[in-house]
Amino acid sequence: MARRAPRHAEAERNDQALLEAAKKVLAVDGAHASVATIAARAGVGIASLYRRYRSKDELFQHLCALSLDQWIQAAERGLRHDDPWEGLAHYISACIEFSGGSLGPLAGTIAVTDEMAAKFTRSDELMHDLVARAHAAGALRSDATAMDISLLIEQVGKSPLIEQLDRQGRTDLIDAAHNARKRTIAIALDGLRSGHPRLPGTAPTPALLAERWEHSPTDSTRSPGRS
Amino acid sequence: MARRAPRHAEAERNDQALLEAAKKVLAVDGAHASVATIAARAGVGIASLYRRYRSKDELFQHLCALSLDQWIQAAERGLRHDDPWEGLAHYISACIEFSGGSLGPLAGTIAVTDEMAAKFTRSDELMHDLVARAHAAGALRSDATAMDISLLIEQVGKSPLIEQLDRQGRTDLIDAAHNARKRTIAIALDGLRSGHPRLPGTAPTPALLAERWEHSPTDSTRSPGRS
DNA sequence: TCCAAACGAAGCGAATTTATCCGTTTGGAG
DNA sequence: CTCCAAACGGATAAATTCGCTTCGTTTGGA
Repeated sequence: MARRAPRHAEAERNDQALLEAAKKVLAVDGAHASVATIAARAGVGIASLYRRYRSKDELFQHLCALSLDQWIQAAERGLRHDDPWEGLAHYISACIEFSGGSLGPLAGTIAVTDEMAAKFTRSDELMHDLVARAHAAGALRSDATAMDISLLIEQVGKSPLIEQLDRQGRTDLIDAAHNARKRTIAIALDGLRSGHPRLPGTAPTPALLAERWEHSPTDSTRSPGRS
Repeated sequence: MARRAPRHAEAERNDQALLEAAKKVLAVDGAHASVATIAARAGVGIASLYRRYRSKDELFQHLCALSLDQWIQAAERGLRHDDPWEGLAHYISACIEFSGGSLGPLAGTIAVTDEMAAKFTRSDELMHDLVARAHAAGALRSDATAMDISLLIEQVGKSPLIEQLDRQGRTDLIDAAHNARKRTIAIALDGLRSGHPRLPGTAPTPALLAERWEHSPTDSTRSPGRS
């Protein structure tokens, strides 16, 4: 292209930095994270954010789509494992560690785009396969459903301790906190294996996770390319 | 008492309502819960809040002290159990369910009063006894420390799903969400029993939980009675 | 050398937040 | 029944924070 990209490379780098910063700030500040904080953390001006996304919501929607891609990838990788249990265990660990509880706080605050809905469906299907395989192999306790596991992932993904240390900038303790959470994950995984007494209550219905994203379903299906 | 309490009963009721509302709103809105929201939820005017607490922080400090009392009570009740494991399990369940993750978000945002520090120490001691007893009985896996359990309680106490449903007023789904969390707790408890492979990494140090409350240690040791 | 594309940050109006002030209600003593 | 201090609730002041726009400056390839 002839005269079309004087500082294109910098723009690309900034876009990447923005997404990473948004994820981090969202995890730390929750749903009320401000665009100023995000831009500052990315080391760019606020205008650079609004040049790529028409609004704060659109940035968050794009971020959700990217995170859903990661979930899908993790599930696919899990399914490629020979050992059904190892595949599921790695999927759970991966989801907890990379999502960092970023998307939970967003639920109900942004509209669900068609793109997000499609990816959510796909992710859900893959995960059900993963769970079914572990059930069939007898590795996963038979009374634990995919919903139980989804909730567990979300529950452990959002770590109050790590978020607070992040907020206070205690970088010296963050490694220790991550190590501690790895142990919590290991405990939960051990609890998911076969050979335990029956779980209490009834299995949670899928509606619990599906309905929480319900919002005002506006259109918004724009891809976040440049203007 | 002669002429000293025209509407004393109502004041007492309001005080109770305020504390309950503050706990709920804190769990739902996080550390940036506003006094207006709290007063509205309690069904009282803002002035009634400031008549009993000189500031928002003082209300939160009082709330922390009360929650610590609950933790202490739960530990004492656990220690009275004949079965060491049952005692520990009930303690964990109770802490998760009544605290509702209210205090986590406060960590680092309010000053620690002497009263809070003393109760924290007491609670810590009791919990160590509880864990030591379960270890001695061989019911609790030997590589799980009191710190692991404290972190697990905090981790599961703060439930993103329940908080969001609360925020959206989906009272129809809240029961289902609580049932689902009970199952998560059961999974974690199963993972804490003896007979599992060794936990990864090294045991987390007590500093992780202690230092997070560090703040500007002002004085503030006033009891929240009337003016 | 040139200039469009991309940049950072000050600034704007709207919306919140903490805390105070003040007119009104209330319930028991006399 | 009368009275009045204690307790009430909500309007409001003052300061902050928010999402977003506007604008003057920098940059790098043709």
